[in-house]
Amino acid sequence: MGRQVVNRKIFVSAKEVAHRAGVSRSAVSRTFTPGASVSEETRRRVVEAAEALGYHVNHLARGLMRNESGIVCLIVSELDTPYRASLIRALTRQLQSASKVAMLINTDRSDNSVDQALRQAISYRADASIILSGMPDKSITELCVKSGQRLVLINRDEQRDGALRINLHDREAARRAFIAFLRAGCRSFAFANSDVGTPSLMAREEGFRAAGREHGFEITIERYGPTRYQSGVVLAQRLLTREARPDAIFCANDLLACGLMDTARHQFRLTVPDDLCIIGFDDIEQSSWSSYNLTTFSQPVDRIAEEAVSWLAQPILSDENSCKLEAQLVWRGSVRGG
Amino acid sequence: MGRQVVNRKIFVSAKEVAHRAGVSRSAVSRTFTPGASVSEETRRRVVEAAEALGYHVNHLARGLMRNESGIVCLIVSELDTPYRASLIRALTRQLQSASKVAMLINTDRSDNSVDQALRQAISYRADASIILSGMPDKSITELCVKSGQRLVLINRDEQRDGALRINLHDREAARRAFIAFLRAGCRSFAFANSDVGTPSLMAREEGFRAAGREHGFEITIERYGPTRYQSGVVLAQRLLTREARPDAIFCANDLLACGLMDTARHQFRLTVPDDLCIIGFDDIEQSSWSSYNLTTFSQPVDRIAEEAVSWLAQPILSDENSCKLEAQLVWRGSVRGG
DNA sequence: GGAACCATTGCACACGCTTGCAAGAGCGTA
DNA sequence: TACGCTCTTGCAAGCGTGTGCAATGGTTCC
Repeated sequence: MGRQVVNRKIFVSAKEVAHRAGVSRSAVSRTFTPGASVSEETRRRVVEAAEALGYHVNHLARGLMRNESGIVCLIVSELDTPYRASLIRALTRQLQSASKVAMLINTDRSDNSVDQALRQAISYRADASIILSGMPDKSITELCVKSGQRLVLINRDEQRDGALRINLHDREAARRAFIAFLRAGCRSFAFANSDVGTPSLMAREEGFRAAGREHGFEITIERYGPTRYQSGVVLAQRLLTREARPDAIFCANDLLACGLMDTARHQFRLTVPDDLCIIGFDDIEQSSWSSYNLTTFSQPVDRIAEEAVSWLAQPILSDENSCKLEAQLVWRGSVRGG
Repeated sequence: MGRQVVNRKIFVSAKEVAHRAGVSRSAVSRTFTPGASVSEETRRRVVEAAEALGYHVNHLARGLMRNESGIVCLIVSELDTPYRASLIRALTRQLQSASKVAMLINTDRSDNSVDQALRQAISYRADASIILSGMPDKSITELCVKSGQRLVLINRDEQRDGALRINLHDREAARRAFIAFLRAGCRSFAFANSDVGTPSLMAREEGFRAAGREHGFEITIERYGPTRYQSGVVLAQRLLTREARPDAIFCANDLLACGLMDTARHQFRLTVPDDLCIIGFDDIEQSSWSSYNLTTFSQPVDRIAEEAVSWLAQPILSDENSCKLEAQLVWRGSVRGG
């Protein structure tokens, strides 16, 4: 009947375990500290007592002492996007293998929320932060680095002292996309981009345009909205109603490509790849679905996660903090003559 | 040239802020504790010093003192699945609005890893854990509850004392799916399920079969693999090669439905909805893409997240810890005569 | 002017843990 | 027996906070 305030948590502490096992608190602590000096007999008794009481080392207190929380913050917006989600999955896996734990911070809200997220990371004394979306203010990243917190930037191309930058060879990939179109016999090229202007997206655009120029072709460029399916729909409507309709479209992103392809087929009655060749980027799961069967570049998410986590794990910072990975071309059916 | 060990973190503490502001450490603490008694003048000086030094309250230490870490664990496997990803997105949003932070634990690995995840949650003295995948052992959930940690089970139908269970009216939804098929003129019904046997999936199967029985129809049931696209492909191959080919298939899941629909169209040359009506479940983003245009039931992810977080936030546990929400039927083009 | 009250502030303890240090135990050797 | 060595163990300090308690100073009221 009583209003019971449950706020009161009552976890069992090392003291209680020590009491039950008939040893000192230090012995308990050492039992759960790899490499510490404890006799086999003591360890046995401590483990038994801990088991019986349901004891778990308090990582908050341990982090306070060791000055190492084991927490790594993942800072991301729109995390339900297929590519983002699979990257998060790979990262959490790798982090857990390295005995770290991921703290997920959603920056969907406002623009400065990446800064807020980093402050959060500092408050929890995270060992590191991995930024998948947006770009924080320079002052705050400097504070992170100065405080000894590691920083990883994935597909953010900006320079930040002391941070690890992981990027893809976007320009080279774009060049290969162009060559693929050319070999397929295409003669009118377009690039479908979002208007968010992320460096990696712009690099793809630039690389594609440059490759076109080298071969004497002018590339039609259209930009609209966020990098989502619905933007692809709009981009298709803009590109496919032009007087000189492109027969090859490189999309900044698979989501754009899906929206564009659906619209090309269902609204404009075009056949892919006969009337129109399409290449995307990311190799999200949907690209392999038979409705799309999209030729695209795969992001090596496992490699990215591996690079990030192994950099975090090493005790010594190397001088070179930039890592460029290759995006592999996945041949499917949206380009003629794969 | 020196091997510089960077392990050493050097965050600024309240003591330093106090020194710079010329006040006691308590004053600093009170400045950052809502509702504490500090004069306007002191607060101003403290805030200024904190700003200058880049001070952030140590949430580890605060959590230790307050016995409330602010951490909520999300325990999930296969988080790159569209439905899971959008649920996680909604949850992180809501948690952040409630000044909590999400710790993401990936349980892809082994079977007992949900138990491991909960131990992790206990170690970090999480205020609560939200379980989206799998089911932990009873002993460990009891330990959580006994320790005063909140527990939320989403779409896990098992009873656990002290935990909040959030579920959908799966059986009722399945019944409505059957009625929709019946009204569309279908006469041969099938249910396409995965073989993982999650209670909510089984409830859909059971509800669909029961509705069929009531109307004098026997339902064909096929189960295969995980709840993913590729399983839908296999299920289509099994169901559509039967002598009595179904003209209505209710899929346990949108991913299954997408795989099944693609296969029905591209491999069996069937037209949806003329030859075959399909209904899915979850309303993932892809279902609204024009290639699928799938009639399905929407999971109210925002409502789910809201329910979960508001239950965590309230200081007093109510007696009734079960919450059933309705899945809304989203009419699209995969059933005749919507 | 004195009493009563209030807001503010500093002191010191507590939270649960790790770890340096010194002491104790056990043992082999001279 | 005395000595030196190794392994184990307890003590106590300290990590960065929050907060009860008492002291201080200022204001109001009689």
